[in-house]
Amino acid sequence: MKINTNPQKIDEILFRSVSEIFPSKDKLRKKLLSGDQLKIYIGADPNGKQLHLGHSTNFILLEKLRRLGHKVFVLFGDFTARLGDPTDKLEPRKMLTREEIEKNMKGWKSQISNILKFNGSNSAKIVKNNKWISKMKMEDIINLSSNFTVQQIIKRDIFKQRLKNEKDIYLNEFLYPILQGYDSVVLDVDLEIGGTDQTFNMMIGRTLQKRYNNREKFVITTTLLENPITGKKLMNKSEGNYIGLNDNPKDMFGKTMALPDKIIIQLFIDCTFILLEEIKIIEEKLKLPYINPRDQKMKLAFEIVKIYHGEKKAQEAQEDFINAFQKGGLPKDLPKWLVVSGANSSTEAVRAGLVDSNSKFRRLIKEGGVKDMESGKKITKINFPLNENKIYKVGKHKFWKVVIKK
RNA sequence: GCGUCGGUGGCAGAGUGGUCAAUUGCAAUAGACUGUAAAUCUAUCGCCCUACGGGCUACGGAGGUUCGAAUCCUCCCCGGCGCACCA
Repeated sequence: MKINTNPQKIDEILFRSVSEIFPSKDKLRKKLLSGDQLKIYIGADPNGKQLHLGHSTNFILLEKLRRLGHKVFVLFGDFTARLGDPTDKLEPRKMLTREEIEKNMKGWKSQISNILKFNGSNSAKIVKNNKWISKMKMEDIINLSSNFTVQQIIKRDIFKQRLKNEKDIYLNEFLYPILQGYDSVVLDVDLEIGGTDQTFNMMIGRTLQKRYNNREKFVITTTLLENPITGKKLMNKSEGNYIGLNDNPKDMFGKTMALPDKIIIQLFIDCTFILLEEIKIIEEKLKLPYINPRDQKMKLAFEIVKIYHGEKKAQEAQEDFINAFQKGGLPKDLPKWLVVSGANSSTEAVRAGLVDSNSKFRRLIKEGGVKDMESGKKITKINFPLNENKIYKVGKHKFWKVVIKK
């Protein structure tokens, strides 16, 4: 495999979406220019069902490195996931079962495979740390942990915070970063990529790699997606702006459109393959008074959906969006919800998963949140019977196509 | 182990015998204005019903006192802090 050492491409890797590089940017640049094939990986603990847009940044970076000819891995921490990663958890985590983890890994791979190539020449490979960690003996673990002091481990932000708040830290959580760091040794890697929240763990691996294999492991930390107004993490399930990598095209497009304008540029940089020069042009455009930021956001939404569903679906999602929300029309291909004539609307709405409870549906109607798309009028009657084939808009985002069973 | 303080809705955090489905802040949802943006304003934010009313379930768990308990008592579980123990 010939390694591409195009300085421009290398610079894009060194600067785009990057927060910090250890030991230094210059050293990594030299390494990338040298023409050596590097072993690079991202570690991910499959402790949830869904990956979100914030995760994509790292995989995009990894894919770019793969395209340059480097050997890339995705490491699933199927062992460490069971321990519970303390990162970003102010409370101790629950442990997961084997089955849950297996399921998560399957889902994650298919989500990642839209960004990262797992087939063809120089394809990305998946590795799982249960393979070696489960074989470790007590002796190995004790030896491994003797590389670090308690003081070093509790330096970590999340532990510091917990100590300050007088929350528990379990001993197994201390082992977590060490075991994860050991992954670097087993894989004998040259570079690891992860979010800034993973800095500590990745640095542990860097230390171990130097000690055991006498090899310099570089670490790239990438920027996290943050809401520029609140400073909070952007992809937060409870905040309703969570964009899952396996969302359907319409949802993905719509949710992207619902994001605040101020992050358009950051998302272009971190979550798409659009070239930086082009992003710069968009950034300039956004400053002009007669440019509607909405249109630039549409381009963003299009590019994001394209990565996960292809150009055609992205196009459809865009047309659908324009039609349904800008022109007040209807989206195409709405799934039909079959009911018997006269069925109770709120019961059916709950069954269809549009709302959580009858009370919520009732409230929505009271607030004028349910609309008959045929007449364009708001529904005012609570418990209106479903007698005709009709399409309703329920809340801000959802459409409900009711078809009467004959 | 001893002492002491505490466990309330997604979170923070009031309430300490009836006026409690529980003040407030954050988050969330809907409406108005918009561009499914931001800001702002308004409303909502346990479940169920034949719905300006009624019922049920909830303030760590189980019992009890009382006409009445998130609030008082008993036991249990969990946590903080202090002290003691630590081959």
